[in-house]
Amino acid sequence: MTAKRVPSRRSTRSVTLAEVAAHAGVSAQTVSRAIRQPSLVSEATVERVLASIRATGYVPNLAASHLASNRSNAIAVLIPTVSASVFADMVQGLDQAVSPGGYHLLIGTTGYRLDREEEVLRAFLGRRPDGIVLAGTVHTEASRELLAAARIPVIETWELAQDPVDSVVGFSNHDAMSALMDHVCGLGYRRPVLAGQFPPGDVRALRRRAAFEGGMARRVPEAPRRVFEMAGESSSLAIGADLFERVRREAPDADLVMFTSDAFAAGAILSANRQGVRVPHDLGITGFGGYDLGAHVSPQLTTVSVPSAAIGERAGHALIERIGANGRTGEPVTIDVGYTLVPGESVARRQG
Amino acid sequence: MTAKRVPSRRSTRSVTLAEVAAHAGVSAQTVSRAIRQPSLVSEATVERVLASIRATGYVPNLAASHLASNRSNAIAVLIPTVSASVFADMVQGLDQAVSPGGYHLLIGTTGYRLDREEEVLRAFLGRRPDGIVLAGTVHTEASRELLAAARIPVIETWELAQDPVDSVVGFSNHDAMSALMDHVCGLGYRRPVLAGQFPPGDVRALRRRAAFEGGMARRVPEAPRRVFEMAGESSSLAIGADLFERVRREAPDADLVMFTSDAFAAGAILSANRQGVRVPHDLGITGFGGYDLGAHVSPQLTTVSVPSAAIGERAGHALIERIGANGRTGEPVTIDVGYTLVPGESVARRQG
DNA sequence: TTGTATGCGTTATCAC
DNA sequence: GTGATAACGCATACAA
Repeated sequence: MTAKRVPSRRSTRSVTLAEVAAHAGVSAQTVSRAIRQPSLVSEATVERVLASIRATGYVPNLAASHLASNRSNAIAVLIPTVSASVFADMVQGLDQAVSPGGYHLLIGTTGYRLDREEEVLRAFLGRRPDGIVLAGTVHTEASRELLAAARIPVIETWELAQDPVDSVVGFSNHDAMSALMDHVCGLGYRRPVLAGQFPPGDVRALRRRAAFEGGMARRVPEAPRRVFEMAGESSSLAIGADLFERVRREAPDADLVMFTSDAFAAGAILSANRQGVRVPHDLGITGFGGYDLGAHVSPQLTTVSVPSAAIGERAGHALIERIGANGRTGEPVTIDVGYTLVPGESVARRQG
Repeated sequence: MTAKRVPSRRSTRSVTLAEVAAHAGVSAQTVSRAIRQPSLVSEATVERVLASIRATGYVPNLAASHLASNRSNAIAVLIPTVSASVFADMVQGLDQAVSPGGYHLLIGTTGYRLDREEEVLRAFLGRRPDGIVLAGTVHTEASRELLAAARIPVIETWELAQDPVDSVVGFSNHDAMSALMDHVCGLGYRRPVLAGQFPPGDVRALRRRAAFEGGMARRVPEAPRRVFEMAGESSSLAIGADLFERVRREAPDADLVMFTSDAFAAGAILSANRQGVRVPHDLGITGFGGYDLGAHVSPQLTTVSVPSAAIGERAGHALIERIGANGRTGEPVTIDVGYTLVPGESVARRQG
């Protein structure tokens, strides 16, 4: 005869499958089946089990489920910050895509640092997510090894990759920036400067800068390639205003300020409005990204728009496809979501 | 003699503690200890174990750890949407507060719907998070029961609660709105209207509306209490612009539009600028929340500012304190983060 | 300081 | 259609 076990400190003391089973007068296995594959259980039994679940207040322990089934139903998302609207929108799109499938989002922030990404990645892999979404296509060597060893679907985003880990949902930052340069050069701008933030881990911003410098070298080889950078973590609008101020002071001959993000550019436009600087008459402004605000400021911002939420959504669907079901898994994909040139009033045709 | 076991399909085929132990020539226990309590293991052994961990590429399975230790090191966060900057900022603050402690964030969105909150809550509780952060202090009855049964720390945010589930980090939306009304009424405004979105699940917005209506009844009892509402999910700036348009058309005698969020108000100001409506001369505008943009538009927005990121940070710290360590857990707390009246140029003294 | 036995709550597998 | 049993990978408790 077994002694009645004293509940150990280890136990959660929360309702378990076994208790539901006892309540319903069936085996634990039947309860499990009634929950996840009701078609395999008689209707009457399902009814009884569901009633017992309600009566006992049972909430399945997914950690145990995960351990036994080797599926976590979790998707890890690593982004630089939640506070930048582009990433927030991406997460929102991702959530909408995967939550109907029962997946939960595990979110980690890297602060635009690849070493932080590696650290967070290592920790998150401990949870054995069914898939991972990363912002960016450049990672530390160790990160790539971790991803390879994890043998789970990985979606890299916000860029295209020549050597993807697995799947990619992004666009060419270089081409988008080049398209914008084509546009403004076509309007007659000849002395543009670039302004933004370029932390070493923000490869996407660095790509845009490379496109700027390459484009300048090709189109206006005689002009200096001037890049204004600002460190710090104040608000994007304030940074944009500060950068604009600096450009006006330190590069008075510039005819155009190309910002690496719409938030900076919008901050510059708003600041110009307050200070009586006429855009585009005195100085042209462009942005990058398609932040909502750009369409509402006066003058309307000229920019290239990128579908942030769609990146999340498509990454989510690609991931679910890739994770697959009953043994069939999808193939790696590369999805180019493209970009859209958005001509605005913040630049205008220049007289040669 | 035991037959060598064939790796079943159940296995992750990833490196386990046992394999590291075999590699290092110690028991699994020693490996576990070397990782989490190195002080209890001899230095030489720790070295050897760490080397084996690197050599094998071991990544601890946290689901197993969770199951065995009854700690998930996960914190569940339920917010209406990630796309609203206030919630994004809160999540960012929360992440910064809890990630140093090794906690991971599980994020779910409710779309301002209490029934969705209940649904997501039920699913998330299956992961046995060590703590939960909720936006709002009003929940379905079932949600409250689930929370009570889970017996884990819960932090409700963005409001104060007369009957909190556990702990609270918020402020009084009612008082904040009233303070704003005091301010504008003191300036001489007598025919204000309220404009915003009021989904049934957005109790915070409803509180602000109640404060508006109560304040009107008290201060200008003779004036009609007009509230303009707009459904739909377009961008906040666009909604603000539309609402502003409607107010001008349908309430031409109004002297002030009080928006329920800064994003709406900023959209209205930007729209007014485009259309040549003079703010505050033709019509005053106020916001709510302290969205960065309000300080950058012209005229600067009059609003009450709320510390979004600080709500997340303080909720995170309160949660960690409340979860406790080695047997000692903190007490429930109620933290009022307050609000700050931000006088701007979007309202001005009226001649009686 | 290190090792052994056992349980955590669920699902895969196989038997009935 | 239902049940019994053995994993899943780790940490707690206790023994050595």
